[in-house]
Amino acid sequence: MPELPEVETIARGLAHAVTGRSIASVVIRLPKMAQAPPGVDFARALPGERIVGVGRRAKYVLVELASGRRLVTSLRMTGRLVVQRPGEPDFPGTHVVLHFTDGSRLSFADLRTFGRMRLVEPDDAWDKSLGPEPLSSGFTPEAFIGMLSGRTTRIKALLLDQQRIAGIGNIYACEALWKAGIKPGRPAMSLSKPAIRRLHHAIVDVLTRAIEMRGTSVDDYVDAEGLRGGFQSALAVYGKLGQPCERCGSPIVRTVIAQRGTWWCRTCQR
DNA sequence: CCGTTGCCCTGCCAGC
DNA sequence: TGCTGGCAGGGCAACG
Repeated sequence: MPELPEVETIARGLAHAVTGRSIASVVIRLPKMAQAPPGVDFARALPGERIVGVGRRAKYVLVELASGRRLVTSLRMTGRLVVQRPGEPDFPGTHVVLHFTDGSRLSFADLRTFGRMRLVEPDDAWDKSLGPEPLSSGFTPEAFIGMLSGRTTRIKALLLDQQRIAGIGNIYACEALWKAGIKPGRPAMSLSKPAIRRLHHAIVDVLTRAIEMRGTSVDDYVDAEGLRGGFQSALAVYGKLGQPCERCGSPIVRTVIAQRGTWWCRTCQR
């Protein structure tokens, strides 16, 4: 499911593929997929716009337009952004299509229709409720210690809270907690400072390595070029129920925290 | 403000 | 073989 490393990989691929193209027309087949702020007509606002770059914030793909506006896309679980050549048949489950002046197009497809695309004005603080990027200089061990202090919520739930840290999803929360040797159900405020520092390091390490390997493909995730990620071979706990922990040999267990499946080692995560 | 729960969706798969 | 129920999960609304 696209988390920070997958969205980063998708955005890099798209940047290569669509930067410089101009939008000729927009087709919206499922209106709820193309949300816009009130008063903005999504399909009518885009023709004439030129794409000047593609970036990422948290788990959102940002298509930057020459006017300063941007298309903010949340892929949720099954959303895909696919660049298609002229005449190529529609990708299955396509709900929004940006047609470019050169005949190619960018299709927003989503089997489960959870994804959303929004057109955002230059001055719109659309990401004001998102926490810091975990790979930015603002995410320091000290900042992380402050984030956890006094918080009774379980540490894994906090890692998934986008208002605290933006971009971590279920896979990398499980992996970072395993690497740091921390039990996912512990109240955030119960972690010692050395443990928080270990977790901080683990988050940065896991995300960085996952980006290097172009993300994790557990089910059907593929990047903008249709390629699978490589980090699934480096997973230590996610989805590995009953398999021996590679650190201590105990079987990996699965519990539920914050309505999410949680894989961890009862022996070496404390 | 804080923390938790439920809902949106469809494909897949275990179990009967 | 065919059905059913549970699971997958990001983001948002609602609630106490």
